[in-house]
Amino acid sequence: MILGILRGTKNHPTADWVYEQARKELPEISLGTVYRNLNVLRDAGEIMELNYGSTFSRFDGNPLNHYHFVCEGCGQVTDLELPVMDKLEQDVARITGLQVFHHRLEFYGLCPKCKGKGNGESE
Amino acid sequence: MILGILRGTKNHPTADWVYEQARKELPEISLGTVYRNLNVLRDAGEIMELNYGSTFSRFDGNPLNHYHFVCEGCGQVTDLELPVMDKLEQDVARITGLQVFHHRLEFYGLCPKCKGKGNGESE
DNA sequence: GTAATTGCAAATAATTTGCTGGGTG
DNA sequence: CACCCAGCAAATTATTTGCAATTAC
Repeated sequence: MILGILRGTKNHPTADWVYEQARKELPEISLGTVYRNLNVLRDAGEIMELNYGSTFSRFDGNPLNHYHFVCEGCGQVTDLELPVMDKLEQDVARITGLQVFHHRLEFYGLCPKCKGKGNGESE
Repeated sequence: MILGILRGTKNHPTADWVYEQARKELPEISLGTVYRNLNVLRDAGEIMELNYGSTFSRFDGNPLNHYHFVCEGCGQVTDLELPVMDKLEQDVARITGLQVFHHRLEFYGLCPKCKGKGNGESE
């Protein structure tokens, strides 16, 4: 069910948000259970855990690598349609000799809403 | 002094490590002070705060954008000599219409030490 | 003397864990 | 019956903060 919630949103919600959604279907679910299942799903490669500067994690129901834009005003995370540059991993491996498994690329700026105001607040 | 410690290492230390170093010069310094100064330096753009998956932050004495390699075994963060692709920011801005200030790119894999063992431990 | 900065300890916030009990095959 | 997973609450960890004392100018 938690996987369903994450797959069903294009947002990149926090554990708390997932918890609130889950409660709508299953009011007696506990936050600990949500965290436990998020970790299981992450370890199974079904979802991704994102931590971009904030004190808390966000979760992404799309396990395929893609790039993100993070609004520095409100913290919103949105997907970018940029092609994933897998060859960069080979470049790094070749140059450094390191074993590279994956990479992450994020852009930071202001979303339209926060651009309007002087400074954004929460979401 | 804290800035000096960070500038003087090519590692990407944790606040605790900075604290330990600072204590060598100034034994009565407190961890709170270290955190306070790290935040001041970060806000002033003198250092960067990195949080790559772990539960704690690392700090980088080099404020100029550059890319990192993160070892999934031991958590070590090392700098990469890849050229910084600033034009990606324009690409994103053009495609999405968003206001982009900066970007971050990290590669994940195993460092030579952790590649040797089955799985790495702490540092 | 006033303002900025510290040490210390308590507070906070997100996440994890131990334990007990219920549900399932 | 054996086991897995949930609920709940307490524990943990990194970081922040309030406050009184100290330092700097």
